[in-house]
Amino acid sequence: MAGTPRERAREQTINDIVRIGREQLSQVGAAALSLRAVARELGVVSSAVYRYVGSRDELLTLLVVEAYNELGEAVEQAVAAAGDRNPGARFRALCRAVREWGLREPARYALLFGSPVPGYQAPAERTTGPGIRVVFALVRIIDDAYRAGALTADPEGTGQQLVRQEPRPQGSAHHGAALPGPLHHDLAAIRTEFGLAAPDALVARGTLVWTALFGAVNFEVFGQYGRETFTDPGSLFEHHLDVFAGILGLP
Amino acid sequence: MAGTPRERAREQTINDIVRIGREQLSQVGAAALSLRAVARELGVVSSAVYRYVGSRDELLTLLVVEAYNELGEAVEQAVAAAGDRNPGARFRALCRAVREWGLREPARYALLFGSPVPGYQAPAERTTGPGIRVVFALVRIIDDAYRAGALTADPEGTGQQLVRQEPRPQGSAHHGAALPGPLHHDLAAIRTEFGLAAPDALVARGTLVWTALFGAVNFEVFGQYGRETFTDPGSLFEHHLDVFAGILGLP
DNA sequence: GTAGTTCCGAGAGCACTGCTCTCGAAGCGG
DNA sequence: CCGCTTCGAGAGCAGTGCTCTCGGAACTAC
Repeated sequence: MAGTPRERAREQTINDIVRIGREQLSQVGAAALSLRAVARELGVVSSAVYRYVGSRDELLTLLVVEAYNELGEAVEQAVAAAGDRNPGARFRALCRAVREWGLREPARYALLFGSPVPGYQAPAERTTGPGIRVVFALVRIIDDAYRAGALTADPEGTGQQLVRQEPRPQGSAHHGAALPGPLHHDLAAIRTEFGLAAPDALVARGTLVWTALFGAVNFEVFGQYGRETFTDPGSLFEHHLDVFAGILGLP
Repeated sequence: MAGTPRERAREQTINDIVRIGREQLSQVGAAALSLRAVARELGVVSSAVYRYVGSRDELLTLLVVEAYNELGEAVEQAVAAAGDRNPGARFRALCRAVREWGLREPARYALLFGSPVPGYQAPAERTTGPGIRVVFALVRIIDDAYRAGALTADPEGTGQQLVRQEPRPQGSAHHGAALPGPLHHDLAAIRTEFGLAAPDALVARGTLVWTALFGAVNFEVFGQYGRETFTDPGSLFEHHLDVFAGILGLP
């Protein structure tokens, strides 16, 4: 772990830079993150930090990766703490963890899920790995529940049919014929990539809940609801969770 | 309308500044919008534009208002073009208009619904008016459908009960007892403010669909889905629309 | 231990930004 | 025509990202 003293010192300095950058980010936001301010805080001249990070965008990338990992860790811990019996409880724990992290770290949340910083393109090869942890945890909850037969709704139905759940005669399983061709193709690719047993329609509804979850958290974190509209946004969120769970057929 | 020639010239210059700012915004994004660049494009020195806009943030506010109005107009036109018979068609037209405008104008969409520009706080008294047009149109579609008795789902049910729609004996109307107190209070305030006839649970699901819609559009516009995950995002969006409509009980 | 190499911080500098100030030249109303 | 307002130009200040050079320190090889 240690390497030469120089390498250790270098790593320590990079850690300091990232730490200061994280603090600056939390305080002034992503686009106002200044490498010179980081240098001042570090007690060093601005050109010195270029020995370590190369550019402002690279520091931003480091912070993106760190934030993704921290969010992913928070979500995974919350899901694990919910036990592995009740998939609905696991799902709700995931959603609440996302919301709470976003409200606790609005600037870093905005860095991940807000408008992309202009002129900055997150390098996919370094951010997709950490960035996938949340959706991966969500997909696993759903697929595990499906494998365990714990879903209350007919997973073969289309969304429309699921929501207006008419009882259908048993054995007349139709295999999601309502999904159009390209969507079916994409979903099949997702299923093989993640090794999913869940059928197309369930995966499609999973993506819906995924986007809807972040839509709800976005509105809260970015203040889109309006200043005084909801005195207790948590209650609204909990209500939304019930609907999300219903969409997925989670108990 | 005309006023003195000076006033007309002044108004014309402001219009030019906003137009150039809009072009810059579409090309380089919100945080990289430079007043000096606008001045260069206008063929004038930078200090001259300060005679008209006062600050960069004020130009940003003008662009926010303009973007809100343009989006609102696009949505209202799309809804009107869908006729007033089928509330489901009206709802789908609204959602598609939001998505298409966002994909057509990603930078301006990001200005409205992405992370807030650091150091810039949109003055509520000038932006909430135009900003409310989309959600107002959505609410009116839902409330009109409820008043017309066009909803297929039981609007009194909670989300959970709506989604797993068990047939209940007629006449046993329960009045959304599952909604917690503060949420009920907020929803009641919304209902009186907008003069809604729709019950709490329906309004709550309206806010869910509202946030979910923008969550889905956010993911597409901001590239959150991943580069090559969905070859035809429109198909996925249409599928999501079916589920949204089902949540609301729209046909 | 010394010589050579690598690393690192400081400083100057370039081009850019938002924004403020002054100054002189227009245009306008009385 | 005179006085006033408006406006554009220019200089300037403080800040930014980033590049370059230079001198000293630390490490490596002999």
